[in-house]
Amino acid sequence: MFLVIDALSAAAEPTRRRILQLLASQPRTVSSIAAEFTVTRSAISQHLLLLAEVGLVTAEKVGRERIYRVVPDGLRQLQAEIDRFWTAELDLLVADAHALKSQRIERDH
Amino acid sequence: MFLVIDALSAAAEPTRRRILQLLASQPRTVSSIAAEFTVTRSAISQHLLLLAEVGLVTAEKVGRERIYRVVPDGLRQLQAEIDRFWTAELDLLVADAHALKSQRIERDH
DNA sequence: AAAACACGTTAGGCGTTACTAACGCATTCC
DNA sequence: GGAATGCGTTAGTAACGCCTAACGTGTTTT
Repeated sequence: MFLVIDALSAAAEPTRRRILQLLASQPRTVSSIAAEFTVTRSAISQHLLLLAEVGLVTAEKVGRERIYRVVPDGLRQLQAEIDRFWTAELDLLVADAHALKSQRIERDH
Repeated sequence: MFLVIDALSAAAEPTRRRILQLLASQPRTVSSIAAEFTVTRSAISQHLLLLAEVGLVTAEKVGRERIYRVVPDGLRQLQAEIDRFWTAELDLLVADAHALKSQRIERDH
């Protein structure tokens, strides 16, 4: 059904980002999550299935509901991927941007 | 040509991630970047155009070449988006994962 | 017990994406 | 100057992603 992709690509999608944030504060059912969005339950369900595929969430079947929760270990892997991407060089460039901004502010005063 | 998307979605794509990392260490031409990948110049060019669209890189025309470089301010925005996504709750869950891991290690010794 | 209802998933469609092939244009070489 | 080469972009295409509609299944209600 899904092509397995990496955690970062999976988590980057705007809707899935919000889903992860919601689930971070507390486990939820599909419908409960869908209530926070304009798209259908179905769409949310599929996002959750994808997130499960890459190990960022798991579902616990309770009656006819599925309680989805984030998997801490999956999050760790996601964080690791982000860290691997965000190299020291990128960090330096951001620092430069900050410096330039400060300079601009000082000049404008 | 491109639908404008957010910096995080743009940067998350695996090829574009690597492109950004390459450009972080030094500005480069399209061909120079393409040499590091298996896909064609054309594909790389399009990734660069997309990255430019969301303000993560810019091109400087020099002769028949385009020298692409990262835009520090764009990177700052990307970092801000990542930070906005990575809420305190997610951080806590990761910390839990670490704690569990330590426990497991101790138990296994 | 079965009808109505509610939950999550699967099937199918449409727009987008990521790619190669073909192109236009600038530069170099003869 | 013109042919050949090399650069980046545009044109076109197959595959993918995200969505709604239809479905299967479990649960409540009467």
